[in-house]
Amino acid sequence: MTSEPHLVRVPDQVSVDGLEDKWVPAWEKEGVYRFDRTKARQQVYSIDTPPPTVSGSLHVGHVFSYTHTDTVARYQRMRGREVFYPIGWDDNGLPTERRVQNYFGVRCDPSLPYDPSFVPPDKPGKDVMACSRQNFIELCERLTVIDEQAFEEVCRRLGLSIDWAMTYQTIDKTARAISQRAFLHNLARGEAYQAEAPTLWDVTFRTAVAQAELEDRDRPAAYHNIAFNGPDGTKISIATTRPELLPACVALVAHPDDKRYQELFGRAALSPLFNVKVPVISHRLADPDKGSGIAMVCTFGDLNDVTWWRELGLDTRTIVGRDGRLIPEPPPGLDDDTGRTAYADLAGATIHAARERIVALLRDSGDLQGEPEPIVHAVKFYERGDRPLEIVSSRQWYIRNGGRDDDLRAALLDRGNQLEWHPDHMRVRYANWVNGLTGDWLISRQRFFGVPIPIWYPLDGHGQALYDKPLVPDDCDLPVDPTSEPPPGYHEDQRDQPDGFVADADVMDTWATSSLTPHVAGRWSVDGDLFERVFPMDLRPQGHDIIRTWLFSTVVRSHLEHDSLPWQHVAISGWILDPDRKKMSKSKGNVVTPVGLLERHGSDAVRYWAASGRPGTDTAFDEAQMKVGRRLAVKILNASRFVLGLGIADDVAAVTDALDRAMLAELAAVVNDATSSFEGYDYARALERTEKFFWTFCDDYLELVKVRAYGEYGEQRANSARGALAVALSTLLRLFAPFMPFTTEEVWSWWRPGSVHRSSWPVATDLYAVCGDVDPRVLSTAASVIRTVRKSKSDAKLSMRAEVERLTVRGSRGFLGLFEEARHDVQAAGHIAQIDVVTTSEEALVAEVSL
RNA sequence: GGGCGCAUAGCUCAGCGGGAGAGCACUCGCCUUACAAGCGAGCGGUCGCAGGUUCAAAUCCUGCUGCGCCCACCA
Repeated sequence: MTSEPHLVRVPDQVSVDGLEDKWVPAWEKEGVYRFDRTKARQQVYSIDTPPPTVSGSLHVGHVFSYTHTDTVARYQRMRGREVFYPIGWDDNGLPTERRVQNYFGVRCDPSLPYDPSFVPPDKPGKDVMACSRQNFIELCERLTVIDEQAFEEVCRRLGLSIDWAMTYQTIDKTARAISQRAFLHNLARGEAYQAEAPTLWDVTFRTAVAQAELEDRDRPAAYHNIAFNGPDGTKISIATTRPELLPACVALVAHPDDKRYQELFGRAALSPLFNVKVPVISHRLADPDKGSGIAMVCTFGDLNDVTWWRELGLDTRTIVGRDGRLIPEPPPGLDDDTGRTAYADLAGATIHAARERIVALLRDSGDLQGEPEPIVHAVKFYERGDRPLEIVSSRQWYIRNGGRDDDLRAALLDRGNQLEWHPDHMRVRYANWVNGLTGDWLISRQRFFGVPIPIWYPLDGHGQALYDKPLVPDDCDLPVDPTSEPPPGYHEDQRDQPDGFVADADVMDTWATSSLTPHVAGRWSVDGDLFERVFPMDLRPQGHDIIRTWLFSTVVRSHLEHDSLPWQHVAISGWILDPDRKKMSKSKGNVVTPVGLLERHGSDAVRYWAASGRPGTDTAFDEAQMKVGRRLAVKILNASRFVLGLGIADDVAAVTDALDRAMLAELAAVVNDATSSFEGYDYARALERTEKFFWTFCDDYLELVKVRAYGEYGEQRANSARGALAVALSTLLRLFAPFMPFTTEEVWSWWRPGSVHRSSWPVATDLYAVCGDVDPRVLSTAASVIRTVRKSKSDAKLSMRAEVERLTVRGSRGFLGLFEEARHDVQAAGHIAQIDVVTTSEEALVAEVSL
């Protein structure tokens, strides 16, 4: 292994400051991270990078997890894989919708036609201007381009080895076309369908939401005991936290084995205030221990009500409107005059107001038994909402995801098992979620901004929509906006006319597009040649909080479209925790901006902190750790300057000293360890091993060989050290390169051509070829002796340069043999006048120092 | 209620069948021709608790406690 001679240029002074400004543009100019699309699939390593939400700024969590991915990308690139590492911006969905509204003072009205000359208000003011969906999307693209540039700056400065020629936006034209095309494929295969059904509904956003977007929050509530009138004149006490739903009551249920209610099953009760006759029915889901053991079923108070309503075939008595208020007219079945009068008092009220009024009415009529008993219970919320979800019946689009189909569920569970999870235990979260699905994936949203559902419906002669005969666009017309374009075979003037057509006004859930990131990034159906070279991908990096959404939905789409996994590996990142061990909040994260950190500590230092967080493990935000990283970077620069300043011996055949060969043997073990760690996606372990070796290398080996490398014992022995140092430095720089791309590139540029990031990952066999068969304990033995010498000087409060009169080393023949190999180096490094060696029978080595 | 993870020095963490470790912090030294934003040395721990397996347990098993997260519970 003889290298070409190189001109070595080592600066007099070194610094980690300014390396980002030097290398970011240089990498761009040289195209170091450009993807070479002539490579075949087996040569490619492709990454399904999470597209960050473009809303405000990146936070520390991004820096953390994107660094993890980048170390893997850099490792794979050095291993010779052509790395496909694009990034996209997630600017599709509610966060952007709200930002565009506030920033420009506009709102989206899909019923408006596109106005190419639309200009938003000068200043967002009280007069909110309405605009078409296409105009809204254009404003979004205008606003997000600013943020996206800022994001790109941060990512570049952080040293992410992304190919910046391949960015995409989840709202851009290609992404919309791909999203609609995939949906139409689902529709054609029967995987997408529409259904009229009770749906979880957010009254603030006025949209349906999916199971995956729910979260439970504890809310104060109260049990109200309400007296229903039994068939024989007795009172039936019902406990409820939602007394305002009394007019929506359609039945009472109790458990079939509950002795208290046997006589009532099959008979009817009369609700108080409204005098509606409701059946008393038995059902296994009724819990005898809850409340009075008998529940009122309302349409709809919770998901249990939906189950009872469906399984028992109950009436529908909707009273909550989509705005969260009680609807103006009493529901069917509420025919009694007193009841209608009572209802009139509630019509139009919010849930909260209706509750107060109905409690007052019940109190007046004597049908409230006792006082409400306060409790705290979990209530379902939309994760972005701040009012409890209601359940309304509506027509929605669904994609099959196994929630209502055991075969599909089993197939998707199997997909989860085929995936290689890092760390492995994360796979159970996937299985838990899939096993707990209660319905198909609801993808339609009653919002304006997003990818439109590419569907129209014909209208009959009476203007009624024929929902079971949806009209689809021609594939070549995608993306379409059905609210501003007519379906094939129709003219725009037939819109909303009898015998004409009507658009499906809904948009798709943001996850319906995000579930296609491998397709969007790989330009599926647009650039089939590229897609074949990158799909299925190798890696999906992401957080554990979105396993049930992004990860699962991507698996679903890939399973349905390609009958395959979307990627082979998934690497789960942990969260950043505050010093007080809580998940770092956005507000706090924004105080500590990534740019500030990168400027203060240097990118490599911040990356060092990030890469110290093990895969899937929540990690404390710790600037002290960044200081350690900075120190390491400075040390790499200084040690490299020293080694290169000694003069490089590129003739590795000169490496003859046992101490030098022992050091390389230990380094070979580190290379093996780092490599297998990276193969298992444990970048943190690879870093830790490399770093540990490096400090020993500096503190012990460099100190031991310094004098010899200067040439004090002749050129031949100096060249042994210089050759070993050159090999070690080259190896160490490459081991560090995935973690500290700036520092290692800087040093590499002093003495090697090209970029370290396109050099090859070190292999142990190259090192073994140089060091041959040697006992690696030569180095550790010498190091332990020199440590004893240092301790003596330190205890005597002397300089490390102080002379040692005599060093006596006692030990077994074997240990002394190891020591003898490095005797002269120890003597020089310790400034030792005389070394005596005494053979003993003990299997140990003891050094005595006489100062 | 079900599941997953974590618990090792003051702090952040590594180790996961045979010696209890690193960095930070702290203490004491050292201008040593790569580095004083450095270097050397030191102090510091019943490895959460209780059992068990083993010649040997921080490490494997069982139970418990505490913390975090996921899911369920919503009358």
